[in-house]
Amino acid sequence: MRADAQRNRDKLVEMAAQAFAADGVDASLEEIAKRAGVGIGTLYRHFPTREHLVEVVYRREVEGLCQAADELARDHPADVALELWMQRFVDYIATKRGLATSLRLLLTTNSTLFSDTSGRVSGAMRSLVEAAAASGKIRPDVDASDVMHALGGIYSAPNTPDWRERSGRLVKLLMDGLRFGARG
Amino acid sequence: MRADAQRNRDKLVEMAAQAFAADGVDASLEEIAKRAGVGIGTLYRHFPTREHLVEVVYRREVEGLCQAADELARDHPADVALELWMQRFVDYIATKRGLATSLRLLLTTNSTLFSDTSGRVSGAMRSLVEAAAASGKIRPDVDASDVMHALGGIYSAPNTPDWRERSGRLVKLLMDGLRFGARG
DNA sequence: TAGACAAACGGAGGCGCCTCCGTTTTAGTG
DNA sequence: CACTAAAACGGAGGCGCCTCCGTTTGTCTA
Repeated sequence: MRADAQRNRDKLVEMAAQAFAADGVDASLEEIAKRAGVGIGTLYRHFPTREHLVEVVYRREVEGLCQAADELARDHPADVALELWMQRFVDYIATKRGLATSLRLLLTTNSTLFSDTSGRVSGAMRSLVEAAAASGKIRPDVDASDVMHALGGIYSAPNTPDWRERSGRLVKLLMDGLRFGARG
Repeated sequence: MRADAQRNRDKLVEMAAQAFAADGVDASLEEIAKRAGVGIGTLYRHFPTREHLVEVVYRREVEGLCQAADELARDHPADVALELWMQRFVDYIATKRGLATSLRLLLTTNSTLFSDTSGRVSGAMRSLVEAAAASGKIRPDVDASDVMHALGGIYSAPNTPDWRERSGRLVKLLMDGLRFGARG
C-alpha cells in the first residue's frame, strides 16, 4: 500500500471513530471524509460500505482496550490497573452500544467478528484479575468470569443520562468487594 | 379515519408488498408512493419510517397465510389442503427472507411481533395437520411440530436460483411421507 | 344545500449516499 | 533526473430519503 493511501486510511478511521462516538452510526460519511481532508471517493474506495468502516472502528476500539490492559499492568499496581481498566471497559461498552445496530448486522454476516473480539476482551480481563489476585492486592477466591459477570449490570441500563456515572460507581463498588479480605 | 385516507393506506400497503417482493426491502419509497397514486408525503404520514411499512406488510403476509389455511381447509380434502398450504408457506418464507434485514431490527425493538406471528403460523399448521390426521388422509402418528421441523430445510438453503423448485419438491416428498400408511 | 374546519394530500427542497471518471501523485526505471 | 505506469485522489452528478407547509378534500352542521 502506498504511503499516502495508508495515511489517508488512518486519518479516516480516526475521524470516523470520533464521529461515531459523537453522532452515532448514522454520522455523515461526507463529513467524515471532509474532516479527514480527503474526498468522499477516497472514503468509499477504502470502505465500500458504512458497515466496513464501522467494523474497522470497532476492531480498533477492541484493540485499544486490550492494549491498554498491558500498559496499565505495566504502569500501576495490579489492583489499580484492574480498576482503571474496568473504567475504560465502561467506555468501550458505551461505544459498542452506539454501534449496536450496525454490529448486529455485521455479527450475523461475519461470524468471526464476535468470537475474535469477545475472546480478546475476556482474555485481557483474565490476565488483569489473575495478576491482581497473585500479587495479593485483591482476594484470591475470585474468577475472572465472575468479575465479568458482575459487570453485566452496565449492559442492562437503558440510555439514561447518568448511565456513565452509575457505571463508574458500580466499578468502584466491585473493586471494594474484590479488595475485601486481600492479603496485601 | 377518513375514507380517502383508508383507501390510500390500503393502496400503499398493496404496492409496498409488490415492491418489497420484487426488489427487496430497499425498494424505493418514492416509487411505491407513485404507484399507489399518492405523494411521498402521504406515504410518510401513514408510515413514519421504512420499518413501519415493512412491519405492516409482513403482518399482512402472515394474516393472508393464516386465512388461507381456513379457506383451503374448507375447499379441499384435508391432505390436499395441507399440501397446498405448505406450498404457500414456501412463498411466505421467501418474502420473510427478503425482509430479513428489517425484520431483525424490528424483532429486537418490538418483541411482540415475533411471538404474535410465529404463534399464528404454527397454530394454522397445527389445525391443518390435525384435521388431515383425524380424517385419515395422512398417518395419525405425526405431530404438527414434527412437520414444521421437517420443513426446516427450506430455511437453510442459501438464495440459490432454484430454491423455490427444490422447496416445492421438499413439500411433495414430505406429503408422500405423511400419506404413507394413512387409513384413507 | 351552503359553509366551515379538521384532516389529508402532494411535491418542492435540502441533505446524504454512492458511483464514475478525469486528474494528480507516487514509486520504480533507464 | 526525466519518464511512465499504476495507484490513489476528489468531487460532480444522479438518486432516494424525509420534512415542511401551502392546497385540497371530506364530513358535519345549520
